[in-house]
Amino acid sequence: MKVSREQMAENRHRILDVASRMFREKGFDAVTVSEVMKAAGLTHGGFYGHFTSKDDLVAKTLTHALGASSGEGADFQQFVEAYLSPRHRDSPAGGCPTASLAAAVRHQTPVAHAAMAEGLRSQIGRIQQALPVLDPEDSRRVAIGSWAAMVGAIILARAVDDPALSDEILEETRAWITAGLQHIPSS
Amino acid sequence: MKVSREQMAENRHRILDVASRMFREKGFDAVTVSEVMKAAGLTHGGFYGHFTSKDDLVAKTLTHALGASSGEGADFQQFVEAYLSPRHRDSPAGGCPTASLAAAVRHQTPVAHAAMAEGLRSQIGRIQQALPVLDPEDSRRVAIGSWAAMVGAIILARAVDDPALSDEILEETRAWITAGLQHIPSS
DNA sequence: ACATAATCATGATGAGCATCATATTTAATC
DNA sequence: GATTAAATATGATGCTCATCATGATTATGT
Repeated sequence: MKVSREQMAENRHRILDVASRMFREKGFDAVTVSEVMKAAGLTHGGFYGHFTSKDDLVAKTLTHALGASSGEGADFQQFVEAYLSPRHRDSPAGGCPTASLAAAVRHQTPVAHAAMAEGLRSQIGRIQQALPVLDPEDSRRVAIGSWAAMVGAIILARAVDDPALSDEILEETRAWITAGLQHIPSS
Repeated sequence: MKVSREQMAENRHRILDVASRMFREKGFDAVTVSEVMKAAGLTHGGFYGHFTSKDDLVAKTLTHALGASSGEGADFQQFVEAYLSPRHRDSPAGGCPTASLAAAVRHQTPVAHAAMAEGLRSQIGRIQQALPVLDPEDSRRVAIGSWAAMVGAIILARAVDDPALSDEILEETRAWITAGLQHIPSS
């Protein structure tokens, strides 16, 4: 079954989309190539027409997922609030790929590490844009520190079985970030 | 080959020790039961005399590793400095189990989640003790926020292939945490 | 329309791994 | 010291999965 050029591009795009969701939900290892292809409406055989290996899929998916930026243009405070919400914590499949996948990238190929670095640079830049801070030195520190805290908080909140503790991590981290902002010279 | 009661306890302890190191280094999935047993100086067969399954080992290892607390009694600033150092980033096998494993706990059993929750509670308490902050409400916020930032920073720093960016994440997060401390009523 | 070649489906293949079965050794107990 | 039962070793077993081989279908370019 040969399909049209654009149909193939569509298929490839759908594979990356479902892989992104599935990887975020279950992790790289727990998702099989067959599962991804089936979720994309195809069979496993065609996979190696699109990617050279599962590692290749992982790297391409990272670039794909980290490229679709979230929090673009939004107000920083609102971004933090949405990010550190129970809703986001409970929706890994549709949520931030960094929170779901960054830790696992450590065990992936060099190409995946490069994709992560590029995604991280973009994200830091986006946060800087959203910040009401003028001095670029200040804004970079705030952006990196806040981003590390946000990612860490979601990871911790998702790792525990105690809902009260999990909620508390989100709330306190949010308060902590907000408090830190109060003492920066802003625009 | 039956061994003495204490020899067996020693073996079990060694299994947990090496499993802790290996899991931190390579992740839960990439470490096999056989590898763990071999590293402990045993063969794979005896494994199920100590643990009921690999999942059981994972949960017991988490309790084991998170119980061996780090940063006990130290000054907070020094703790942050050591935690967010290139040395720690580059030593996952001997480093903080939370930074290495927390994200992966999400895909583990409920027992593992419970172990993570308990470990997290202890760690928050330890940081609170180390903080030069009197008001317990303030200290809890700072402890949780700082801990999320520290864990997140190490995870991000380990996920990228750009050494400059990786170093920068550590430094800026350290500066951000330190800056936040300046504006809290302290002892 | 025809020839070509690419896309995807079906069906191996082979390795890796958790777990189990059984045998061996020997500590514990009396 | 004889017996019992526990701890470990050796050696299956069976499943999952990434990857490959082959074939059917049909877009694409002439």
